[in-house]
Amino acid sequence: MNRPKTRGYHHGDLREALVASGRKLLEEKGVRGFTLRECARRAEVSHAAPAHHFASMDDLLAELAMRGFKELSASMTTESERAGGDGTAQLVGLGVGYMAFAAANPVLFQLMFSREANRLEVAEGASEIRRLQAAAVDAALQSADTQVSGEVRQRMRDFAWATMHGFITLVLEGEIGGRDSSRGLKARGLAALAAMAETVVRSGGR
Amino acid sequence: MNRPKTRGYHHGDLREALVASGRKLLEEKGVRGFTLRECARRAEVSHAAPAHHFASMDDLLAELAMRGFKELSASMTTESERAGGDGTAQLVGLGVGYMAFAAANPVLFQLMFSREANRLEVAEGASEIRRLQAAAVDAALQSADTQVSGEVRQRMRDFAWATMHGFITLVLEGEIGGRDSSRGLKARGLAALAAMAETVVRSGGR
DNA sequence: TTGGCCTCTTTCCATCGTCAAGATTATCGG
DNA sequence: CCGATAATCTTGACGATGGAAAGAGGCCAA
Repeated sequence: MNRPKTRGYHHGDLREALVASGRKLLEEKGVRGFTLRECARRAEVSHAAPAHHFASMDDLLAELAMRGFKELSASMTTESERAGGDGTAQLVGLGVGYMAFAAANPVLFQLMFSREANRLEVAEGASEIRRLQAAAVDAALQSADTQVSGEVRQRMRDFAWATMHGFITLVLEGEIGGRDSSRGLKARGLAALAAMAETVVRSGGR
Repeated sequence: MNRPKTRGYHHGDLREALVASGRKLLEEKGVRGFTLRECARRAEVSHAAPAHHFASMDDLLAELAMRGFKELSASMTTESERAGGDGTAQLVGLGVGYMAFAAANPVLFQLMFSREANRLEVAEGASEIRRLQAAAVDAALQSADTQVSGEVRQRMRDFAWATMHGFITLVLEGEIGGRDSSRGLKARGLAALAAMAETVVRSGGR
């Protein structure tokens, strides 16, 4: 696929190689064990080579976080469409995609939502998530014929995001379902999402 | 209170001094900017002195996390009692205490719930939180005369913790209420907690 | 007093991120 | 085709870090 036909002085696509090795390294060693030199080592270049593609280590981490947000969006969209059904089902699907990505990339997920990666580009990635989320909440409200004020609508967006974010975060930390099988955890996650969705669509009735 | 009457060779209470300077440093520089040598510098001892009190840097961080959990428990208990009222109000109060601690110690809070600090002692601190949380959910269910199965009860515990944890986490990251005043954020946090509590106490009625 | 033990310092090492300078290769106008 | 210019990568160095080793200073009980 790629062409390493000549293993010459130039790597060919070092930037992508660093992103790839960096991502693996991140999941293996955690944020604090992450090392620029080890990234370079795995890409088989000298320890100073990355500097020509990323001004600093934080720049590489920011790039990883940014790509993470794109993947997260994709995962949410995919699961939401796969869920089909009404707006409420799609809101739950969005949460499933959210949790699936986080479970598959726990360290990256933590990095994405940590102050360590507070670059502007990363924040833009996060706002895409917010957009998806808000639209799904609005659609769920509409499909349930629930009329709410703008303020309540915003609260329901906060609430829905908080529930799915908090659940998967606590699962990744082992605070929820520490010894449960992955199957049991999925069921509990779905239950939490269902309770969240139900609260959202009922938010007008009181 | 402490006795530095002689600034001699011995510090007197270096362990506590390291914990204190470490905690400040943590909030100032973040988890990745945290440095054992800087801790020692602030405690006015040599850079190798901490080794006699903490085997490694991770040990110091674990100690900070452990103490953080104790403070978190205290904050939750205080706010819960201050809330008074029925079980539901106390559950909301617990969440207020949770959020208040996290807002006052954002970096420490993040450390406590990160895989970086996955020591046994720290996990025990977290289980105390779980205990408080579970009891409050059960009390809220009881005070609302809501009868639920053990499974649903467990789900409501997960759900309640996830909501309050996710909300404050997203607030600390600026994902929720990025430009709002602290006052507006408090209102939104209370609204999220209220929605959570309402869902919990209604969990039997369907 | 004296010997042992705890505390802290000094010194050293491997590793890290980053910078500067040089070597190598690609690109492109002539 | 060729040579200059830019892009890419290497080498070497610097200061800072976490940790280990060894020694100096102070405390306390016998």
